[in-house]
Amino acid sequence: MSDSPVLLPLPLAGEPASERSDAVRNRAALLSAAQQLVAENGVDAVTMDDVAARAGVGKGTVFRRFGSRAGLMVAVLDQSEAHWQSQVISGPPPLGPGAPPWERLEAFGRSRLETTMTHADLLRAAGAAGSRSSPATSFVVQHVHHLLLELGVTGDVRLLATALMAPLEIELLDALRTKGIDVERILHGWLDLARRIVSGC
Amino acid sequence: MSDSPVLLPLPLAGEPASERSDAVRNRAALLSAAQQLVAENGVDAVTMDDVAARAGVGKGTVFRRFGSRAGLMVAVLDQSEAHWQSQVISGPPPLGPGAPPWERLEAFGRSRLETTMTHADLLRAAGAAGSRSSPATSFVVQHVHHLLLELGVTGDVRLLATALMAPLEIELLDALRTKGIDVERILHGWLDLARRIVSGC
DNA sequence: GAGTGAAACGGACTGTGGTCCGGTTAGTAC
DNA sequence: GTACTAACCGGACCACAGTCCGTTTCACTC
Repeated sequence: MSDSPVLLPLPLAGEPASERSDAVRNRAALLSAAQQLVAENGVDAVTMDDVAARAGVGKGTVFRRFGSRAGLMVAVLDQSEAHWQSQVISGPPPLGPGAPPWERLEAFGRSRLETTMTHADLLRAAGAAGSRSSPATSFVVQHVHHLLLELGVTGDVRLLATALMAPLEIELLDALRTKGIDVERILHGWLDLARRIVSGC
Repeated sequence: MSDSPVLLPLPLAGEPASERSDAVRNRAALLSAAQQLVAENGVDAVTMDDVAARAGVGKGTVFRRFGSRAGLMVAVLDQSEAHWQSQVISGPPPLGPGAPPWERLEAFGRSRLETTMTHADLLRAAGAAGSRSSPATSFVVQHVHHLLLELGVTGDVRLLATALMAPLEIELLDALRTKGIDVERILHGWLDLARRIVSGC
């Protein structure tokens, strides 16, 4: 787990800053504290009291900012995945732009699988909140949607994109790995699925 | 939620009864109590203390039998789905045997989607334990695997079956419905996915 | 720079999932 | 019927997520 500095939420110039300065400061302190504790002790050992204490704020503040433990983990996760997202958006091909869409899709699936395995603990702790409303998942579906369109896929492409990424969620990967299916086989299966979706129209 | 009598775990004749009689009695009492409480107050309002009290046993017994709250919910769920499974195995076509495999697959997807929505609360409470090791999910994948083979699908059919059912998991359905996508559209999307998998080889 | 209201703060408190271990009981052997 | 043991039972106990409300701080106005 990288211990990179907290990325502040880049206040859109022109809009009224909706958050008070102490609130902004505390959010950053909490996120940083959470990152440190996760890196030091592992996700499961991090309690909300720990995070509050490390950040030097009260427990209530943690919950006001992040809503729940899962919400805090989503925030940590988004920070961790920011670099990966930038690789997809503007990194070198085939993951980044420049390669033919099918190659990009292949690279994307492989890379997403790796990223998910890397952040497995965090994703499990983020739970449903992680799959649902996190910016991370929106980004993934959005990108696959885009690639499928480039590949000429027709129909309800948004749903197809969602369905294509569903088998790479951590819960399913855990279930498959428990049954002794290794990552290589999962990747091959995913590529086959992608091929069928793309060639089906 | 039906309040049907608890289905006992049918002790395989010949094998040594691995559970003591009081343990068997308590398991049935707990399962029955859990069913009642879920039916009366909804899943979220049921606590482990409630279940223990209603069954007339100590709290420790609940955890020894079911491991965790999620484990208990899985057990309740399996009871609820027993009837549905029997419909698939030996009910009338097209869900049951007798219809051509593609029609069975269509009916299966539709029925599975309905069942998942019906038991949504229970599935969420069962959580990862519900998706992972539950007999219910094994059954689903096993059946789809069988139908895909009948349809002449080649390749890693077990993984394809898993991937095909992944978009019908409750977490994903919740996410899609939150975005305003209705069940009808989800079903159409799923049928399209199934068609692509089947016609892809 | 004093006043003011809204927002944020903090930490004691509550509810619940999960654990632990001394006491009890079912099943078996004789 | 008695003795023995392994499994089971129960409920006090603990840890931690999440809530609540009196107190403090910020930002804005005059």
